[in-house]
Amino acid sequence: MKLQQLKYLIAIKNHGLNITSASKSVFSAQPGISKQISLLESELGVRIFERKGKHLQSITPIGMKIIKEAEELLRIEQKIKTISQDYLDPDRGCLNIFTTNTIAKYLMPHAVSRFVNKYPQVSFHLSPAFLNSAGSQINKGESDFSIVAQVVQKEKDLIILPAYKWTLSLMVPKDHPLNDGRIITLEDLCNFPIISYEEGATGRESQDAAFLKSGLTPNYFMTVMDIEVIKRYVELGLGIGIIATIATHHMDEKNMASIPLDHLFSPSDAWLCFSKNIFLRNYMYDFIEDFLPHLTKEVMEKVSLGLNEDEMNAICNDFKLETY
Amino acid sequence: MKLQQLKYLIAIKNHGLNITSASKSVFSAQPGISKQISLLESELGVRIFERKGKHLQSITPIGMKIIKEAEELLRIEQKIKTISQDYLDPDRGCLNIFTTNTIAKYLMPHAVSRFVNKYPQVSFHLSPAFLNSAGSQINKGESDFSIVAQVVQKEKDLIILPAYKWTLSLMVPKDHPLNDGRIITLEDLCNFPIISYEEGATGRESQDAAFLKSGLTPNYFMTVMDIEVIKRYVELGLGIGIIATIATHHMDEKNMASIPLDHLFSPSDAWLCFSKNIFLRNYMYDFIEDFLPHLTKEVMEKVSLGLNEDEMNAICNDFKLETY
DNA sequence: TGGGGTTACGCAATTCGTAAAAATT
DNA sequence: AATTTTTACGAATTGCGTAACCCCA
Repeated sequence: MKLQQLKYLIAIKNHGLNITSASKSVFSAQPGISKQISLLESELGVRIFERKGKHLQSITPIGMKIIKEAEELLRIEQKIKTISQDYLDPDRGCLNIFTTNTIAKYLMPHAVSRFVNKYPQVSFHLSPAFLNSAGSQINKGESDFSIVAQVVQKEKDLIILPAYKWTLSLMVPKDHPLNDGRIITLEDLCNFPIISYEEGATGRESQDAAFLKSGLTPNYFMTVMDIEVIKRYVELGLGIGIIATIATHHMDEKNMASIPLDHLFSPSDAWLCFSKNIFLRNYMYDFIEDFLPHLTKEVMEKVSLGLNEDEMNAICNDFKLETY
Repeated sequence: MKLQQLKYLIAIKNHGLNITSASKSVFSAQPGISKQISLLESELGVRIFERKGKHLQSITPIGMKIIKEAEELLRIEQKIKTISQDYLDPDRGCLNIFTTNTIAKYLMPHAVSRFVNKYPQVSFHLSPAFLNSAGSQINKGESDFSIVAQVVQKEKDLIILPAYKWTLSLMVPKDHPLNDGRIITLEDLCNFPIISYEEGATGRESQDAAFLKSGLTPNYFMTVMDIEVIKRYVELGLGIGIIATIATHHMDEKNMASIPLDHLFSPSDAWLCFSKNIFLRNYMYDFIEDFLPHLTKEVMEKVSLGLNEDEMNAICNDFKLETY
């Protein structure tokens, strides 16, 4: 068994069992990959792929298990390399953060600018985190950590910590009937088509909880994750927007009004997620601590050791979370 | 980075930084090992070993971290191989159990004989578990699992489950003053030099707890782990023995008497330990379930997923433990 | 001086690339 | 017919063994 063979294996899996496309991703010739996979299969004595003629058709059950372990193994290889690089030059490297649009746009800019000034040698990458993908992106090693406002599936070795709380506001055109100075009620909201986040976003959870409790049925006629899109459609008079308050502070549209809805919806959660299996570099801790002061390096290292639920809750209860 | 290089690295570490002796353990020539380590060090860019002249003198701090990860990585490689072998022939392989003398001698024989009859293709190895070594032996991959009557350090990914309870008995020569039919008290025991288990054995814990509570100070003039040794010295009149009741059932010495001490000492614990990181084969589950019926495959797989303390306690409280 | 480590060098085995053939859609 | 995998074969690289050299107790 060779590390290369395992890398080829993962590449094939990640390219839909297409060896040719996998070979390009690892900058190697296709027949070599094919051969190495055959060699690996014959060394282990098991078929990893189900073949239909010469094409790979599916992964065998045993192949699934092997691939799962291989991914873990390669993650550790990466960890060894990162440990070494960090020792050589703690301030040089990459930072890959997956996060949602709103966070990247309204909350993160200051921390990012401080970071790039402090660590000019670190190349900074910010990528969109799609719904339900945060965990897998981290576990695939695409992302060092994620800060998201969505429901995160628990996964093995994935650590999820509270990042901050955020509130919702109503966004309507200035001349909208709801913008008459009244105290907005849930009933008011139900009288208009609503444009807001998709299910799976924590901001949507708060809304659903409040409506469910009231027995009212709101009309979510349109759900999208991108705030700009929501704004645009609200502007066009297609509905009323329920969006993050933080996003309303930066509105330059003169003909739009925003009204806080704190009295209707409880604050939503945002989470920081990272994997136990990667080596967090000092500059990563530094960024996190700058952006989320309660998540100190000390706290992060402590939770990385693998605490049980009670210990975890005890730590989380001590956090003083910012509310935006 | 090559898997071979990491194997060499671990071999050197496990042979006291002696490359020559490490090279023999991996059936390869010494210069090759030397070269590969140099290559690995220069690829990673860090010194793993501190050199004094040409001799390896110690492992650098960064080397420690790398070795720790390398061990994990190789454990996963082994897991992949085991998964494949198990698929090829579920009833062929090895079973390595580390356990204590008393368990191997008095409790395990029936389960072992059933096992070797049922699985003639599995080679069976029983090795002594020394005090405090159970966890590390498992984590080094020397042992598939351990059943011990000693205090087991919690370690990362080490799972510890209750195996059974066992009681203590007094062992004295037939003509000993304590063998006069009386109900033995703690005071009685303190009037004679005691020969029993070393600290760290769970059987010793029960004794220490009882004596501490009573305020009495017993005289452990001799502590050993081997029951045969204890018996011999008791026979010679050097002291009174406090040993596992199960060991007194098989005494063939005609001039020795044993008296249960259940009323003085609470039952001691025995534990089953195994690692989350190895693949437990079906015949292993089978052996464990035969020997310890409450530890079914289902239970073992459940706890392998990584439960928190509460869930673990809930499961353990449901066990009906045998008392020997 | 001897146990152990590194350097030098050459053989053997692997890996990988190109080209051609085979098979699937 | 086009795409994709396997087979075949040759070139470059790598891993490992022997022998010689070096260094510290």
